Amino acid sequence: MPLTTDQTQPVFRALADPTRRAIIMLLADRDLPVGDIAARFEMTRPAVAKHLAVLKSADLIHVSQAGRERINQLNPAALKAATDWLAWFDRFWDDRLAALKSAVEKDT
Amino acid sequence: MPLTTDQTQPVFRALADPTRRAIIMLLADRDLPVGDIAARFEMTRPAVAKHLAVLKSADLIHVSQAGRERINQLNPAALKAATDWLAWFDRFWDDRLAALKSAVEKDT
DNA sequence: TTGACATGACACCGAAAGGTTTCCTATAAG
DNA sequence: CTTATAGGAAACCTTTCGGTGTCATGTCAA
Repeated sequence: MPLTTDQTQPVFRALADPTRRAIIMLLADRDLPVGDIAARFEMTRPAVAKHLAVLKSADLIHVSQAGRERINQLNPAALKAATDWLAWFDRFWDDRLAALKSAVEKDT
Repeated sequence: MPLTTDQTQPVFRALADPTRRAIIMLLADRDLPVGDIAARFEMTRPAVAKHLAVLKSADLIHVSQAGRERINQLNPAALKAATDWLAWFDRFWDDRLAALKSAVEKDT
């Protein structure tokens, strides 16, 4: 059974939206304020701000105030909750492959 | 940049719901018909059937008819789309850790 | 053939999600 | 000081989501 920490739900929920995954990719490259992020998407700043709020509530980004700007920084460590959950199935996937392989070998 | 295949969106969307993740765990143990799955959750069969439809549209399960039953089988390979996307950030996460480590060492 | 059982398929609902517009506040810059 | 800029916050709208109840259909068992 995959480990399901408290973090699992908010992280998977955050990852479900393509815009949010795109924002994560952007922030992997460099820290950015809300305005700069919004400029790269075909949607308004408040819409992007909402996505950032979701990411923040999953602890996927950290925000720091710098003058009148608020810099958003990716926290890749928070992705671990999702990675760990999925990792359990990697093993299962391997098992299936092994089973298939042995079945095939037995058949030959 | 993480690889984003056609499969990425449906898979992450499917994983966003806790009930669907629970169903995935169940099916990892053994193949089951809709009714048996529904019996393990506090919701009606049609609700579970909808979740299965979402999982199926992400190719996370395969369905086979057996008499009047429809057996749902997990297809763990479909999780690869999500795993691959996340894998890119594992690298990034390591980089950050290394940077932090060297910063700390420099400081001492 | 007659029920009982397993599902699919709808229609319908309330809540949450994703967006937009509008307005307000705080900091930077002339 | 005054104005432009960055961003928070609230009100509102439409669509999707997660669920329910109901009904029709195909299959298994007496």
